Amino acid sequence: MNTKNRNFFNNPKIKIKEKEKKEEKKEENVVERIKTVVNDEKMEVNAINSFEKQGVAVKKGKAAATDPNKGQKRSRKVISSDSEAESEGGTDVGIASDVSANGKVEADIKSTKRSKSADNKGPEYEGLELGIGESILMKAIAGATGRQVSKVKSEASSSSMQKKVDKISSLIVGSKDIEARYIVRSLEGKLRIGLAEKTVITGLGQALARNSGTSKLSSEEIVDMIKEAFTQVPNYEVVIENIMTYGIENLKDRCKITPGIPVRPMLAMPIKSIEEVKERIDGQEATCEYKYDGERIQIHYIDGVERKSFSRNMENNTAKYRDILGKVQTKQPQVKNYIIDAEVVAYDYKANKILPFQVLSTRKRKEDVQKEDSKENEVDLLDSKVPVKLFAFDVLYFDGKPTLQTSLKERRALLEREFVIDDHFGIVEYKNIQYKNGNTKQFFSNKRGDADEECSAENAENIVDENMEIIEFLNKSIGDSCEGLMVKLLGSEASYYEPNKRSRNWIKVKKDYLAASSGVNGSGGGGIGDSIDLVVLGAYYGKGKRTGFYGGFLLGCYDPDREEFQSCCKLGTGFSDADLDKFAKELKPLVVEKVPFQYSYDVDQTKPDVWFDPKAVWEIKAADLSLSPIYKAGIGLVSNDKGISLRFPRFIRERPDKTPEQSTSADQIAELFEAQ
DNA sequence: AATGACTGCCC
DNA sequence: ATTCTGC
DNA sequence: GCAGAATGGGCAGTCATT
Repeated sequence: MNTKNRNFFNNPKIKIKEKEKKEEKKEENVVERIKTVVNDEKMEVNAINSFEKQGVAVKKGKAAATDPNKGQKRSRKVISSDSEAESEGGTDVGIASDVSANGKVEADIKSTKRSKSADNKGPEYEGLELGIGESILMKAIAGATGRQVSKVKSEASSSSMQKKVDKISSLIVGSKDIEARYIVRSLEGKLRIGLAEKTVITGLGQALARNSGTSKLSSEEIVDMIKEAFTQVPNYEVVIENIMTYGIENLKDRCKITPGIPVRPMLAMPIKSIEEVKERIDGQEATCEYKYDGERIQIHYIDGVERKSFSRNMENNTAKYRDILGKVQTKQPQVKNYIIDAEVVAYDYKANKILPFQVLSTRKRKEDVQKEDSKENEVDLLDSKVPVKLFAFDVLYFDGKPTLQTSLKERRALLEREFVIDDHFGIVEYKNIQYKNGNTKQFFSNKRGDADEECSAENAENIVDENMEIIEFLNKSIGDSCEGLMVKLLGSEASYYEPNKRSRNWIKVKKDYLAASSGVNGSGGGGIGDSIDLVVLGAYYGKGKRTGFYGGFLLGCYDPDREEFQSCCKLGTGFSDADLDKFAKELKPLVVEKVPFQYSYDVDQTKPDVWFDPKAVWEIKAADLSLSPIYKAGIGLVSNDKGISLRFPRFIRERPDKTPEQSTSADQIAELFEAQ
């Protein structure tokens, strides 16, 4: 952990200077490089092979040649290394030699991990993982530089772990100064050059625009076409192949939404106040849907034969949910294909209750090893493991036809009309609304007897707060174990399902986004509507654009009974650049050599790079509290051996008015947890 | 067989 | 996940 | 407003070590 950061504070603070130089050159390089890449048809090999001077390499994250899809989301590029500037401690490795066999090295690394699964099938949308993370990289770097950890074990390269380290070491050793940095970052999956997937697609489009001189289409049009194709078939190889084979003009017909291939899911934008809802949807017909606290799941039914599901990031998670996928039924049995978008939640079928996300996440992810008695196995999954329930909210494809370009109103109607609603499969709870004459007018919801009719004019006049409908529904959703609401337009083209294009056309309203003053208060219980105040116990050195600053902090609460500070969470977001700059300076005098004796924390998993005297108090906001295996806050109060931590903690502001002893107490944290 | 470090992927 | 920032 | 890059808790799975 110290290897990489030893230059902290000594670092001339360099940073994003690269970008200045990029400008024109960036586009140029992207285009040039991608041309090469396309021609080579071996992007992933190029990725590593071309860590040369002016290269833009398209690196396929952790998946290599055999899995075109997996790399998409992790696709990274490298830009001109001669504009390089930043320094980052130990990862700067300068050595020399050639880089020729890199592609093979990567393949080898992969096989050390996957040698078990004999049948290496083609490019399914399955994951192939390298299993290389920070730790392995550190070791490799250490090995390559000889700076540290010279574990000269005699039986060194016998284990698969050590093989990985060795491969990477040799990769790094066999690279030139600058190259090493990008090899490391590449394996990290982050190149940090202000240039990622979207830019690659744009570059790809521009490259093709230049190459296919015959086309009358403008560069922008071509880029748009490729973007469109890519959202529906998120796979570089397939898109490129189709362009090369059938021409850009036919791309639309060749690369279209297909059951079996995941679609980039439409995402939502967070808002900060209820008022923003009105700004977005003013006057238009809209709907509020429960936002369930589960896992996004895209369900595919393929040719009447196969069922698959994909996660939000298009990982194939069929094995994890095979049991519940089998429960999805269309009313018309002859329907052979569909794709629906849903949330899967852990569900207590006896109590008819939605269970917390933490329960869902304990579900097994891989297929049971039992082969026989598939039926019994299915029952087992539902009964003895973590039972789940589906809440559908959209349909992207049905019975041979895409439904992307129909209104949400139609898509929802299709869901309600064509799918069997039962214990295991439901439609999300919703309420349709419309702002009218300054007020929200309720149309109807899908809850029985709730209000299947429009508000009368008289009722509308009775609405004091124009956002009341939404606020009430928001509170209701939270009372029903949900995170909040999704607000979407119902009619018009603006309600089309646009995978990734106008990607944030949906609004998510979570209770904890809203300032405490907004009048949304927990009658339904749950959540920390307000924030809590914690003491800054320590800090971690920042990486990347936070090199030279603290990148994260260890926070804790005070337990007056035990007279100790108990770790509660790490904190790494919510700071402006100015904040970080300020804290780096302000907290420096508080640094102490040794851990203050009254600190309670997990030595292994939570130890900061520097410790502080307990002095600074910060206001933190979070979505939930969780029982933690590693944090100590309120330990013994709720559980004997587990403390309490925070879900999605973020910095709000300093509380110079509070002393550490006045921070939120362990008792209070336990209370908040119990109140959920 | 149990434990622990590490990784990837959910949120 | 949340948040901030340059464009 | 987008895209990118910082950063969070916590789980199962994998592999090494004991």
